[in-house]
Amino acid sequence: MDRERGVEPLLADLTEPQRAAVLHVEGPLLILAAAGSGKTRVITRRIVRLLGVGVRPWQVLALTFTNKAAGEMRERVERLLEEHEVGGGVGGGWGGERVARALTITTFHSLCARLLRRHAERARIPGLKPDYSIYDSADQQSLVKKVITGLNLSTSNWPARTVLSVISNAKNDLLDASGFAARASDFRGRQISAIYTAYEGALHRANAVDFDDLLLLTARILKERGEIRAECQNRWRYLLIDEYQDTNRAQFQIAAMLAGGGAWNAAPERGVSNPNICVVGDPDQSIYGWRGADLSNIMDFEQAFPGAAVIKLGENFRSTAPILAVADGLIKRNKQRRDKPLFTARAGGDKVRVVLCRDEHHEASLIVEHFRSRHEGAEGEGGARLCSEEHSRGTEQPGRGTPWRSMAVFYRTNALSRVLEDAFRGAGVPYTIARGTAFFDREEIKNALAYLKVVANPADDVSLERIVNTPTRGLGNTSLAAIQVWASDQGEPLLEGLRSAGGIPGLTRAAQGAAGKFVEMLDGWTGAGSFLGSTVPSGLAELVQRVVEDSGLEGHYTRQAAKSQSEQDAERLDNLGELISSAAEFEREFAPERDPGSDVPVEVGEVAEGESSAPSVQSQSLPDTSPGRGGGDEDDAFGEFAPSPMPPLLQLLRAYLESVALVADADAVDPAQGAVTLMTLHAAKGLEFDTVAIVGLEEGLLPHSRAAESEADLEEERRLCFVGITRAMRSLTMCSARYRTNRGIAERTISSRFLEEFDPAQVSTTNLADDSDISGDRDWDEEDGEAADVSRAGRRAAETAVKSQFPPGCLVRHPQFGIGEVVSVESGAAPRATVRFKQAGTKTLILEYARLTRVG
DNA sequence: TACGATCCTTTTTTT
DNA sequence: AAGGATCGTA
Repeated sequence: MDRERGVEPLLADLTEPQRAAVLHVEGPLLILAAAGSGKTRVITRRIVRLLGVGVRPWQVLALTFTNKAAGEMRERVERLLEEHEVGGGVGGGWGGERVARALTITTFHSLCARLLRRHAERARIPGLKPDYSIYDSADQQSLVKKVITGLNLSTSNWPARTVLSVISNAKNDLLDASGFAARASDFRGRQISAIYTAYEGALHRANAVDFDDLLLLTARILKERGEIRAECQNRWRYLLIDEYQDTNRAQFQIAAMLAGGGAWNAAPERGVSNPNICVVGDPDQSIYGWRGADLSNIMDFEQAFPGAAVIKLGENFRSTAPILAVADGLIKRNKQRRDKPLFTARAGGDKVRVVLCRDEHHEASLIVEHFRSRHEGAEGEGGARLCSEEHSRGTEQPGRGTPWRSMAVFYRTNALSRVLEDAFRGAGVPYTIARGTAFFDREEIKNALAYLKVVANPADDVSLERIVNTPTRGLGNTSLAAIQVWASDQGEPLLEGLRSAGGIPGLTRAAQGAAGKFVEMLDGWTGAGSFLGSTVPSGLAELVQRVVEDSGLEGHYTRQAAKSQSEQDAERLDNLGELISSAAEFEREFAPERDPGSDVPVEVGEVAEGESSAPSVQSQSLPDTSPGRGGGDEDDAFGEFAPSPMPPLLQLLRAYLESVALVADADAVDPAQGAVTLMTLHAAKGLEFDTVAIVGLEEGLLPHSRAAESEADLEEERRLCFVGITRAMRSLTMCSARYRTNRGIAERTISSRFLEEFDPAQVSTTNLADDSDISGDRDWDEEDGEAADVSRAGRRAAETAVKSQFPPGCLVRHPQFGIGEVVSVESGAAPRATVRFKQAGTKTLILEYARLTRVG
């Protein structure tokens, strides 16, 4: 077993089930990995082991949900390769970095984006050319609004958000517009179906796709185009999917078809009998049901892939016993669950702290102080160093005190970050907010990017509309409307209308001139679409700089800053500068060979069936040699393998825009920085911190009020809480505030039912919410004490009772406002009524505290 | 046509 | 509290 010589270090420190997972090579495998069970360690080692037995790096496809997870996986594989020189010949000569780069480790969405670019033309999907734009949710929203008004519907009856979420769910379920139409039976369904159809039409005309299309269209191509499917199956022989519990139907289809097996098709003509698909997940950490994640993917994996091996990783290596016990006690309350106790061999550790505080400011300052004392080493020292690869990397300060970067605060909604931020800033404690998208969401950045999107895709009407008069250049709504009418009559994109502005009736001289100048500016950047000529920027950063300057954005914000003297406007200029830097950095690091859609290297047809092929591997080219080579597929019916030749600048620009479109919030978590991380519970998945605080354990917040309707939603909230808890290694604090300011109104809260579900023996509760400290209108909250003490069941019963007590239209008396008529009643954690008072006007009151009496 | 003031509604998580 | 929409004025 010569080639297995290198496997020893890979198995060191592993438990039996972990070893079994690392050693699995052929056939479907399901790894049920409980929180903190060393999942990442197992899958990275398994990848290295595969390479050790002769699998070529480009035959490995690993799919994650965030770029950060993908980057980390690649980095850890690389480190393992370098440390162990596993498999001798395979790692040797190439260096870990080169091998790691040849692996395809990416997100579902990035993979799909690349496959679509590559195959769009071949697959002849209507409205999809390789220079397509990816619309973010703001783009989607403005497009769907336009569509709704275009159908003579009102956006108040058909809110864009709601409609889009229905469409999104449909797409995640692989229902395109016609599929949806076939199912729509009631009025609402038919209307939405009409909007869906029109929205799709608008996307096609703009040569654009939304996030869900990336998956839907890829699934469609793989299903309908056998030759494309075969090509992918030939290239990627070993498929690995992380966080499998969060995959939706579309992702399942894609995975099954890439693997070449599974129940994706009754008669898979190219089906592989024993597909090498390895999925890793934990049903208890499924927190994306609301965006289509389908738990049955993981629950029924063995049915979908008969003969699948199942390995359970149950032992927790991350958290202390009390933290684990609290997590276990909580998750046990879920009924839709296969019981699977969490356990650790380790004993000891501090109790979990539950703190009841007065309000969000109190809460924030308590956390800051707690973190500070841990940072200074005053508490929590002396515990055994926990075994975790991420944190044993040697960067930990020796001796005492938890570094800032090992601490984090989690919250249910982004809105809660503000107060925390102020508190950390005020106390001089370094912090970062994990919002990867924040930068690209700024107005000035979105404007600059919209110019770039129009450069990349001249049919992108949504982006063009955004910037055609930003900054103002004399093309107001009236002129634009005329051009738009012309364009849609001609079936041309808006930009064509601008080009032909001279011939459009009803346009003023000034508007025609402005349109002409705009088109001229754009053509200057693109060489009129040729990307050739002296006016065309030579690189991406230069293009971005030209856009920022020539478009007038820079001048516009400079003037604004000078005029208003405000900090904010000066910041906008800085941000535009930062955008140019980000483009420069992207340009420097851009590696077309990393494109998962790029060429398959030579010798596509053969795998190392257990036979060591190390010597020949070295002579093969990695996919980074030349992007256009045809490899062994001469007889490919479609001839040229690479997409039609594209100007390098355009290629770079597209890749840049794509990377910008696909950033996730979690991507912004950078533990290298010495700062406390603030993030949502959703973004926290997959991470771990020594010290964790979770804020807002209140009814309506966690569990969130929007999840109050169904038991399934409630269980997902519980899993979300579970995910937060299990991130903590040694110290966990959970806070519940008695009052919280919601949208400008301070409201009495009810502490979360989850607090009552923790194992009391493992928790130490501190009540700092001294009611007597709270002055305020006693008329309004006199009953607080009683209300807070009502048992959960009683509380919920009271809620429904109080709601039916005040049907709309009834007359009520309020101690302060007098007689009024109930307009509407809202349910939720804090039921409230809108009441039109005879004297005091219309008010919205929280029923629980308003002391309304019914008088008729 | 552009900008500002005012009124109104909003109410989660994210690739 | 904050963003969006609408309306009125320069």
